[in-house]
Amino acid sequence: MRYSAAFLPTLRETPKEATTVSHALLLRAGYIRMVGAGLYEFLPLGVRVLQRIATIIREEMDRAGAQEVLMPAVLPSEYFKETGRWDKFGPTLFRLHDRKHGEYHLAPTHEEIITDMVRREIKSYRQLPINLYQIQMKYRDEPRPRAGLLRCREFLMKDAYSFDVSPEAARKSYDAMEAAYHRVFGRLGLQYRLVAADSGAMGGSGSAEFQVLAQSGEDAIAACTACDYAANVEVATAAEAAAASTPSGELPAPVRVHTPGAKTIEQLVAFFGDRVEGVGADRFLKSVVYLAGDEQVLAVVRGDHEVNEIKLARAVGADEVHWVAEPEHAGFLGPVGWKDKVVVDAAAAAVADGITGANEEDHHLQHVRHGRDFEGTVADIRLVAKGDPCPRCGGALELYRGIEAGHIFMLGTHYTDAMKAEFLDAEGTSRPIVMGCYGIGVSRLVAAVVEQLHDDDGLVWPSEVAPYAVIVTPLGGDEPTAVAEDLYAKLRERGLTVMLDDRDERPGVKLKDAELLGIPLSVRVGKRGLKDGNIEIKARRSGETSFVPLAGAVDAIADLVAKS
RNA sequence: CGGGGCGUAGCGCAGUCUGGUAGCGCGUUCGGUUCGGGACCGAAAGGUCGGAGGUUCGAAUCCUCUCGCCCCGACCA
Repeated sequence: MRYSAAFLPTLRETPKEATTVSHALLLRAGYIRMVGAGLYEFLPLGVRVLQRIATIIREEMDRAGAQEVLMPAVLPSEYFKETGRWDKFGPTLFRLHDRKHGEYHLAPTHEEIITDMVRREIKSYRQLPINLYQIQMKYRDEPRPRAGLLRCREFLMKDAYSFDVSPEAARKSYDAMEAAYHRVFGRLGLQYRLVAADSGAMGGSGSAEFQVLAQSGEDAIAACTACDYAANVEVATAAEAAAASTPSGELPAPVRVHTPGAKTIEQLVAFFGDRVEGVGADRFLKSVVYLAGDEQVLAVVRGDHEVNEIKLARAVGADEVHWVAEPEHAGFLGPVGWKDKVVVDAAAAAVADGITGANEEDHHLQHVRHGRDFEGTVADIRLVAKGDPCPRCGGALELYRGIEAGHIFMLGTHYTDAMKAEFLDAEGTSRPIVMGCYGIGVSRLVAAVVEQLHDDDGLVWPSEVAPYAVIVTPLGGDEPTAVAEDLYAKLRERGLTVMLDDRDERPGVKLKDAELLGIPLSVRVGKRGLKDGNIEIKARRSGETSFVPLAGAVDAIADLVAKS
């Protein structure tokens, strides 16, 4: 590509709506433009990157035995109604009508459609297993699109669906996809963790996320520093801590203590610090009020812990719980004498001599213990914290932020039961097909790669996804221009993707743009080098510069591209 | 949906409080000088001041409504 003819509008300054690195750089380097909240145009370079990532995914899906299909993005409502998701998706679903007033929606995901496709064609166990995937735009009217390509309302997704005769067979399909995903993320050069996750509204029996580690990520991940345990904090657990700070001797009866204005754990630790030797946040029983449906629940965790609402919901058998912002006596709440349901975190239940709110303004109770002074269901309802012992090996957990770039689910017969997708087994019995589904956010991956790999000068593409392998920059003068033209032609003959910066710009401008674009190899042709018969090659990522003789330049460059 | 911020030229911003000829930098166009790290001189083009209504002799500026974007939260495969 000749830069002079490219539709490649770069920006010197960052548009103010961009506050995330990937968003800012992709805008500045002319890869994407915004059309509306969560709606983006991919300009030529953006498309090239998107397609290269899609190609990697395609290759790995095909290698794993999946077959590519393409389903419509505009769907009649009947399929989602069949599984109840027409209502369940709520406002996230983009709904529309056709000219005959028929009800439609834009596809947020395709479990129903593919299940319908499969149930129409698959009748026998002889036709299974099968794994079908597509790469296509998905539509979700997100409550809050954010950070450019990281959370869009229209985004490119690879979604695969496996169909098997049994849970055991489905497990094999799931494992094959997991392996394929590892290859994809490995080829993209990403730092990522495979983490246990909440299967959420997808339904099904288990799931794991491929989380690309990045500060701008929306998800919090707990990962062991010693073994490979990793989980979304939504579901992460810690090994049972040893019963904390058990004092010797008999526990005295609870004492009511006047604690004026001391509402937070921090204030309480300061308040009791003078009175109780060695008191820390882990001696307090923090009580938080939640609503589970109509029922009020008091969640009790240790002062140094936080409530995990997903775990709490599970513990009380609710779909979700809602935090009650301003209950009576906020700051002085406690489980002793509490009339509604109480759920106590296991770590809080192990506190032998605790301090908690007295349910009375400006008062707390000292010397409180679960089982003696109050009752309540004991369950794991807390968020894991940095340094907690790993549930698998006891090593220390570390917290990371991550971008969910892939998610694999064992769906079981959730959809095939609802939609009666059945096959005849060898005995002639009709049985539901066992499903799995596997997603990769392709456009999100573009942003994820940038989040992980960039520098102050701009984008830095790994060679596997770079829009061009090489950019050739003549630095002014007739001879360098002629040499650059010649190199451009010869490198292209070699089958390399090459950009030639043939613009009538000053060297500084061209070199800055080459860096902003993130093309892995920059070939500079200038009088200075040609004087000694050399051209200069600079690696974008390492910054390493080498001079090579013009005579062998094409081979040298092709070599470097092949090795990268 | 709750809280906060912002809409003025392609991009970044000033001007709004205190109403009175719509500005600056970058970019763009033309001419010239330059040419290995975002050059310099000169000239020029480019704006329904997000939109609608109102107040006023007069509105980017004041009032009302509305739309959009960003951030935090809620929410969310």
